[in-house]
Amino acid sequence: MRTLPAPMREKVLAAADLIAEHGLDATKMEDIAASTGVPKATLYYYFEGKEEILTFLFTEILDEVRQAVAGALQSGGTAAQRLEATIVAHLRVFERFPMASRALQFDLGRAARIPLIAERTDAAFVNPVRDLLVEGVLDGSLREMDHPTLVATAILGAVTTTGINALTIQPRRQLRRVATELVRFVLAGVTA
Amino acid sequence: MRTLPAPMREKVLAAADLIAEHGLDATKMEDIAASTGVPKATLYYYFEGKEEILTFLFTEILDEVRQAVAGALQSGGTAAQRLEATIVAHLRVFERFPMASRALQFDLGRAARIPLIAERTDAAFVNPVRDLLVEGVLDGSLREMDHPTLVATAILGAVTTTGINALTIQPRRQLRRVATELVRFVLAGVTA
DNA sequence: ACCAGTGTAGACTCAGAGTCCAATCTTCAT
DNA sequence: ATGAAGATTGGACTCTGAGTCTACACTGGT
Repeated sequence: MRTLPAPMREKVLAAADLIAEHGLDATKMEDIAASTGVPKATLYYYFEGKEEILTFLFTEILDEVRQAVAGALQSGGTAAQRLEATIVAHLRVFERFPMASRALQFDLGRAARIPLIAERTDAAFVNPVRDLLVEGVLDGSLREMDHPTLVATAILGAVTTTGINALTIQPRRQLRRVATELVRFVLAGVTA
Repeated sequence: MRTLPAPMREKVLAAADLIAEHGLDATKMEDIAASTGVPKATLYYYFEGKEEILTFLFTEILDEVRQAVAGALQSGGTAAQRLEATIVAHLRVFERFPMASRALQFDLGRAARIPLIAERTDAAFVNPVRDLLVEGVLDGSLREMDHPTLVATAILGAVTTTGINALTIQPRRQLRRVATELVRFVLAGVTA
């Protein structure tokens, strides 16, 4: 993939809408060309193929997540409080990029097989949260866990599934309500 | 989709392995034909198209989930105890049908757009769990929640993401360990 | 002016989904 | 047994869409 000039980058990002609607495989290169205004030949000039366009979109959004999470991690307070901030930050990304998020969800399974994407997911969310869980044991705000990575994965699953459902598929719910309920679930579970 | 005779059903189920490996779109009808022993023309005689084969596989596995969950719900005890049984039952399905589960994960986003599948997912897991959460408030074993459906969705996300990761992608972990950690997370969260 | 990299049109190849149909086999009621 | 209805299949066919290729134009730097 060649480095995209800024205007091209913007245009290609708009392809997320199209892909979010039908998924990558049902989206024709010609459609992407038509809707973004970038000719097909030019798309192939910049990208190796269709899947690389998907990779580009996903790395962009995962970079947003990474930044948002990194910001939340520096927000001070106990590990528990930073975990809360992390979850809210993650949800905000869904809210800010609903179409790209839906696209991500649509081709999530495929994305998991693209090594670059799997790596970025870990870097953006799973690893920081795992570290935070470990840290929380030390500062006493979180309980001990046998497999922090597993729990971090579970949190990722809970946040993405709920977030995408609530915020992009049925976007009526307020971010705040979703966040509140979800944070309480992650922190305190469901036991009375 | 015509009703499949039993032997045909068995053969087509074997296609899950193929689809799990590369996803539906990268799997050729000819390959499905070759690997299952059912000729292409016959596949088109029974199914409208490739996606209907996916639908068939998913309804099969969701039916397993539905039965497993239904069984767990009848196991007696408090709502909290039955929730635990439900999660374990769900994980066992992943363990019993690893390939079909991976296929499901691969094309999960697409599956969510197939109305029949979305409906079955709700029927198999989300709705029963939501009801269980409500019930738990009544019997005092679970805390009150503003949006039980949202929490049920979060639990689904946590269980599927973790389950598929731990049991079918890196199948080294024992079901019991995964289940224990995950159940504790769902019930008690991560707070100290 | 010349060159290198950028950007584009449009024709082309090729794989694979889905269609069609004739031929054969099964089943089962009469 | 016989014929109708449906199941099953081989194999050729159509069509769509990904990706390739090439010629051409435009740009900025030297």
